[in-house]
Amino acid sequence: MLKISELSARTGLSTHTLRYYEKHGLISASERSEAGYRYYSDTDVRRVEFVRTARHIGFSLNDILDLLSIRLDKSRHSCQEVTDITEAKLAEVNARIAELQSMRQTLQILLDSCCGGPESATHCSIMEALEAEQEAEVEKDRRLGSDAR
Amino acid sequence: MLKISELSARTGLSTHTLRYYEKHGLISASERSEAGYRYYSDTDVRRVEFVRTARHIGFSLNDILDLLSIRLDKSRHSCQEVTDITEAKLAEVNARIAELQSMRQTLQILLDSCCGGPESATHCSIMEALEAEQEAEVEKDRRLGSDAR
DNA sequence: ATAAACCTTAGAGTCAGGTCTAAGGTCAAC
DNA sequence: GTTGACCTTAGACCTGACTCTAAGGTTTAT
Repeated sequence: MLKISELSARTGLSTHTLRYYEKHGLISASERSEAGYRYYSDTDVRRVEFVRTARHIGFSLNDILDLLSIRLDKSRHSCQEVTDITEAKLAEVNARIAELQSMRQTLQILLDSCCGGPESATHCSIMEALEAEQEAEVEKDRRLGSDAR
Repeated sequence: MLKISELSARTGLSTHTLRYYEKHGLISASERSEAGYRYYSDTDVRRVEFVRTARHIGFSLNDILDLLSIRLDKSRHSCQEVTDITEAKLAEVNARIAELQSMRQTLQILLDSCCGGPESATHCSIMEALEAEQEAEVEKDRRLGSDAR
C-alpha cells in the first residue's frame, strides 16, 4: 500500500492533482488509516495509471469518467462504446487542428507580405491587413473556398 | 457617433465584450454623454475592428495590446516588431498543432486496433492499450522518433 | 407620463484542470 | 519528547476571454 506522496512519485502526478482527481470521482484510495491517510492498493495504482495515460493522450476528465465506467465492468459494455468516445475525441482534435491550420495560413500570408525589416511600420503590410476590414480573412477564404468557423 | 449597442451590431461583438475590451485597455469611446453613455467615433470603430480582426486571426488580447501600441504611432516602430509578434504567434500555433497531431496519431492507432463492434469490451484493444503502462505512447514514439512534450 | 428599450457600474460566474494555502493532525527518527 | 516530514480538509486562486447579474439611471416613443 502506497501513501499519497509515494503514489505521486510513482505516477508523476502531484498530490494536489491526485486529491483533485479523487474529488472528481476519477480515482480513490481503497483504504484509509485511522487518521485518514490515504493508502493505495495495486488496483488503485493501476486505475491512476489508466487515468494518467488517458489524460496524456488528450482525453478530458469527463471522457475518462466514461472510460472508467466501462473499465469497471467490461462485459457489460461494447467495443463500440469505447470507439465512440475515441472517435468523438478524434473529431474534436481534427476540428481544432483545422482551426489552427487556418490561423497558421493567415499568419503565414501576413508574414510573407511583410519585409520584417527595421523600417518604420508606417506602411507595414501586416498592420494594413489588420486595418483592412477583414481583407486578410477574405483573401484566405477566397483561396481556400473555406466555410470554416 | 455610435452608441454601444450600435457598435455591437456593427462589429458582432457583444456590448459585454466591448466593455470588457475597454476595461482591459484595448478600446475606448472617445466621448461620453453627460449620463456616461459611451459614444464611438469612426476612429474608435476602426480600432474596434482592428481588434476584432486580430482576435479572429488568433492573436491574444495581450498580443493585440502590443499591436495597438505600434498602430498608435507606426513611425516609431519597425516592421520587425510587427513580424516578431506575428512569428511568435505562428510558433505557438505550430507547437499546438504538433501536440494535437500527436494526439491524433495516438487516437488513430487506437481506433485502428479496435473492432468497434457490439462485442463485449472484455478484450477491447483500446482499453488494453490504456491499461498497458503507456504502451500506446511508447509505440507511437518508436514509430515517430518523437521527443515532443 | 409611462413603458420599453436602452445605458451605467462593480463584481460575480463560467469553463477546465489544476495549484496553492491555512490551520491543523500524525508519524518516524534521533 | 521533539523536530521535521508527512498527512488531512475546505476553500481560495490561477489562466483567458468572456458572460452575466444586480441595482439603478436615461432616452424615446406613444
